[in-house]
Amino acid sequence: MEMDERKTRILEAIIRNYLETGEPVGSRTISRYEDLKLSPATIRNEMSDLEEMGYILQPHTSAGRIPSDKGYRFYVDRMMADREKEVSDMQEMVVRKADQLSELLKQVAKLLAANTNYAAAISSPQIHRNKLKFLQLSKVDEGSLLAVIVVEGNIIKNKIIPTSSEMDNETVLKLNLLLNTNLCGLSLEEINLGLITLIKERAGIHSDIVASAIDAIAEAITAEEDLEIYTSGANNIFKYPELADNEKASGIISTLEEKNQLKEIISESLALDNDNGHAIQVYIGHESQIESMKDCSVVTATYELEDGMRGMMSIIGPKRMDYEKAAKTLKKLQEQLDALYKKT
Amino acid sequence: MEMDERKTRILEAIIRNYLETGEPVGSRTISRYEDLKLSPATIRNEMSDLEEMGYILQPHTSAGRIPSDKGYRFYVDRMMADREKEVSDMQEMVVRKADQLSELLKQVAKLLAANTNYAAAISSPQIHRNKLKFLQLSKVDEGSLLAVIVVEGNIIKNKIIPTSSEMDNETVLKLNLLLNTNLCGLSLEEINLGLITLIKERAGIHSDIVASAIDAIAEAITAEEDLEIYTSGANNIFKYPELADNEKASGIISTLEEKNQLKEIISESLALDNDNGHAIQVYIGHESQIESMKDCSVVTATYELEDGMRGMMSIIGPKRMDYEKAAKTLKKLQEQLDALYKKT
DNA sequence: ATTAGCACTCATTCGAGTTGAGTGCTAATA
DNA sequence: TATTAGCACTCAACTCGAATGAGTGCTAAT
Repeated sequence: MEMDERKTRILEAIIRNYLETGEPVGSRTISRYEDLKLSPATIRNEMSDLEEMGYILQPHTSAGRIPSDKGYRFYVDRMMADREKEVSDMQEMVVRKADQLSELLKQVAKLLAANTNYAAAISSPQIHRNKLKFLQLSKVDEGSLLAVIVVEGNIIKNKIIPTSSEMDNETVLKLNLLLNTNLCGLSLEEINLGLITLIKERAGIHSDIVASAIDAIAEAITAEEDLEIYTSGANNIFKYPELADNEKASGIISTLEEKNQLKEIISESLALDNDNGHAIQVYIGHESQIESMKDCSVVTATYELEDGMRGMMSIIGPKRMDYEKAAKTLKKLQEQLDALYKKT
Repeated sequence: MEMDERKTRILEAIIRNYLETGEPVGSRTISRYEDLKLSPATIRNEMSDLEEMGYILQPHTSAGRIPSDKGYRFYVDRMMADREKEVSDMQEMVVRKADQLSELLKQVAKLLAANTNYAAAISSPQIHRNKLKFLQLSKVDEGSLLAVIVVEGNIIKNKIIPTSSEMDNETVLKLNLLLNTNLCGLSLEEINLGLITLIKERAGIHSDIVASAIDAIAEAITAEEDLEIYTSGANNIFKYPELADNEKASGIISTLEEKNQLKEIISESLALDNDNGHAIQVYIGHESQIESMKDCSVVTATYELEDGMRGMMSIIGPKRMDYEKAAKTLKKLQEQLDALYKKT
């Protein structure tokens, strides 16, 4: 069967209506739409077709129809393609620049949630191109050295390195010089085994410290593990009856709280984003691959702070969420974050 | 009216029973307890008294009785005073030492929640006595210095300080020496205005950098703002029907997610803890002063990592939670955390 | 002081009946 | 041939009353 103009309009009417009410919508309701002058019976025939094609479904006989995931997908794709939505009529959201990045992110999450009435999550930015910029070992007390590592983008990492033997200041100075001259400006790929062994040789009896320091550097540059995720507005899901029953709510809440699963979808979405600019992604139901999210939709967008520091923010709501508003809100904050750091 | 031995036993029986079942308990149920050989009628008379005294209440006529907050308080106080509970028969919980403190805390929160089936929260440790241990300025690039500050307990803070004029290495070295010799080993109180002006004088044209550095130190030592809270097992509250209805659940979830209110109770509890060793605190219903927690109880305990680093962990469950288990679980983890850092 | 007995209360459960929104099919219509 | 009116049918949701049973308070007997 083919999708024609009229079917499209009917499907869109069904979805629109369902987005508003959350109730299955019947043929009579649609026939009342002024612009398509059709009797309920005709609508019913079309609906029957649409159901067969998989765009809508009936919760049970003698109920109206609700959109299927495929139906939502159709709707969202059309809406997104429609035009580059202008983000003018939005309520003003002001992001204050905070001195702690984590504070800024928490603030953004809160704004997202408060403006949409859905749940929101935001990830800390991931560094993209990262080279070691600066390294410093300092003696903190008798048994330990402090390694401070600065990578491109002024990301700072600290690591305490225990020392077996007592060290004098001069040795520390020498090690600093050795490490800095050999490693500064290099990326992870460029610090290879040959280079490491060379440095260790030169360090003599202190090769173990060099090893620890290099470990710390590797950790700082990859920075895999410190993908932090901040959430807000989890309680908003209770506003949508179709998500508010205990089992579903429990699943969603725990997904938001134990962030591991979120990390996956975020990593994936970040990767995807490389291809197509800063587009907004929509995951409907099962598309997010997270079991507990099968009744939710997730709208995601990347943001970019300074060059190469890219993170993800997302809005999590029921499938019948206002996709347009979600997308607009994300875009708005994307712009704000952009402006915040680019201007300086 | 007076509380006598028999009333006490009946009250305890009522509460015990209610803790198990979550259902109002009637006179017949209690009369079946072997150890107090009384007919339902007698029990009823006593219950009537207990109700008048405010220890129990009836959800409605012709229902059994449930404990009031006062009743719970009575029970908890007796239980706590009973004896120093041994923590032997607990399931083993192993806390791995993690190199990131935040990882450790998340782990502990998870353990608390998983072992009790309640929600759990843990705060990052607050530094108690804190002196500056070590300070280091380093040139990161042309326009900025990196200040690394280590305070007692090896807490490390970083701060980028922008410099107006270009600086050579020697000046940085001098400033380092100046700051370290004058400030190391001092606490917040000891760094007074006199000292600061003295240092600024000696720094000459670089007094602005000294000012920034001292600001950073103050921030690091007080460290008020970075009281982080990690939660786990929020979804557990859905296991208790009396908390699982939308409104209540929503309130609790949002309290756990937006951590502000938790911070208050934690600060308070930390302060209280100064007086009476490492006792376990119980807040029943309204006692926690948090509106959304009025149907919950919160059991809290402090933990101590290294000297002076004290934080709070708490278990949040329904009023009819297994207080004994909660207390034991907290104690167990208290010991584990102790052992983890004291031993080294 | 305790208990047995009894009348009373009231939330909960169950099933039957009703309602109403919605469907699919068929035959009439444009 | 596409659309529509008409009609029988389905089924979730609601209402209502009866039955159930756990629990109470009171009174009189032990």
